[in-house]
Amino acid sequence: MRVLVVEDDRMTSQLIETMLKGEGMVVDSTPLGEDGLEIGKIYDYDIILLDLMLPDMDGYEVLRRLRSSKVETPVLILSGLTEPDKKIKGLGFGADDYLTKPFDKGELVARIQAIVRRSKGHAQSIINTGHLAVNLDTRTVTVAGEPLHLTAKEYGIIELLSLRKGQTLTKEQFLNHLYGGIDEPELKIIDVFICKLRKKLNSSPAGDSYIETVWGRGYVLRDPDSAKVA
Amino acid sequence: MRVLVVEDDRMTSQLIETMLKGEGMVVDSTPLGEDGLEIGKIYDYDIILLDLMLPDMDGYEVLRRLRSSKVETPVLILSGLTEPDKKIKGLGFGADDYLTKPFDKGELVARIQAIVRRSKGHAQSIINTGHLAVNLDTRTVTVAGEPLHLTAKEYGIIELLSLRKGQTLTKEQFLNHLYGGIDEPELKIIDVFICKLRKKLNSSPAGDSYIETVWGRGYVLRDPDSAKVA
DNA sequence: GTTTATGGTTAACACTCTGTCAAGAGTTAC
DNA sequence: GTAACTCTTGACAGAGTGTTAACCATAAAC
Repeated sequence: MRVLVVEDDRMTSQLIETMLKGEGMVVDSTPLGEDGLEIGKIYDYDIILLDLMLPDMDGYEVLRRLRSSKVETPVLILSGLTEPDKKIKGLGFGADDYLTKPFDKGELVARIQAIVRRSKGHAQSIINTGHLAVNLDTRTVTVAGEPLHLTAKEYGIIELLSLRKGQTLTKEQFLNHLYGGIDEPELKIIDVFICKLRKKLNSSPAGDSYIETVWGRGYVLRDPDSAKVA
Repeated sequence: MRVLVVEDDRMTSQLIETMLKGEGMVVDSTPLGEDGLEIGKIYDYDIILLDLMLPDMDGYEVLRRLRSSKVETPVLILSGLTEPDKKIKGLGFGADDYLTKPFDKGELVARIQAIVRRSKGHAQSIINTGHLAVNLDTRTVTVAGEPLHLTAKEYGIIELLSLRKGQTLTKEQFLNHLYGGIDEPELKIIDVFICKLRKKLNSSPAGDSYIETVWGRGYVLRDPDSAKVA
């Protein structure tokens, strides 16, 4: 998931960036409408978060120009304004949703995922990593098309890894996401599940686990073709 | 990364310490504003986490006195108070950010890193030095796009050098930032890590370590093109 | 040029973390 | 109730990391 944030208030954009990166999204940020417009045109973002009040350009203007440049990347408007007529105006200009500051992390993330999913159709709920495909809707996993039988916990691990692909997850993070905080088992259990997962992922002829060990920190699901963006 | 925590509630400070040490940071802690003020003046911390309610002194008072003593160490205010006017007051006194309890580990770490990064003059989370790129968020290092496998301590060294690019760092400074005051190893260890780092940085075809030796003083990471801004 | 101090490099060791297996407890399906 | 499956723990082997010591190279001082 790749996100462009066009927001001039550094604290806000920093906060958004932190929120979204914590969810495994890739976030680029710029305070200028002009830059946002340019970058948004060049790169294939999943979504653009757009502030209305920018120093150099009206947010609506950025949106209008994006759309007139045939950029169909979904746009989520961020604004401190609460008037409903502004809302309508924003959506009329081709925005996909509207969120007023200050916003809750959970809501922001949920809206983004919903927008992106809608914009790409149902297929987007499948996360591909090399030959590995994780279907978030059906909670099934395939390797090179071959379905894999995973237990609930095993799926939980690979789903989390897929959602945060490229991000190193500590064993504590796995525990937090797989267990409610109460009755948490030992950290060791994560090693065991990773071991089992790797074995199952590798059992397929085209299989390759892609799960890398980051010594002393945790595990990461790394995409074989990892293009870097600054 | 070296952090001073001024917090009187033992459970909170204990929790913060655990969180940050888990991220490889060196953490000192004191429950008293008076002590925090003194220690903060003497040692070169990357950041000070300051609670507002201290038994002997108001957190704002600590901050005010630090600033009047020309201590420019960034300060992150911790508070259970959620009122926005308090927020403004804290930032007005020269605090760099504000976090209300209870806080999430990821958020705390992210904020700390963002503040420290900005305080050292780096707007981006990736610090480029020639072909070398240090990503402070993911704690990864690349040379000409190629990822480099560094151990925790090796990364600590290159991170410190990157954050203080162009500035000569003594071996004592490395020890202070990479280890707590207790159980510090010999100074020689820094030479060893620099050696290992250089070897890894140079292993890449486009590699060049950029780590210069300042004889009798320490080491410095020098940018080949010092006028350019990323 | 010799001496002395400092830096560079390597090897060895202790230590920590990870990979794997197997056994047992707990669950679910029939 | 039984059998199959799943979850969890502990044990141990193996790999990766941190530190020291030793030795060599280099720069400064005389």
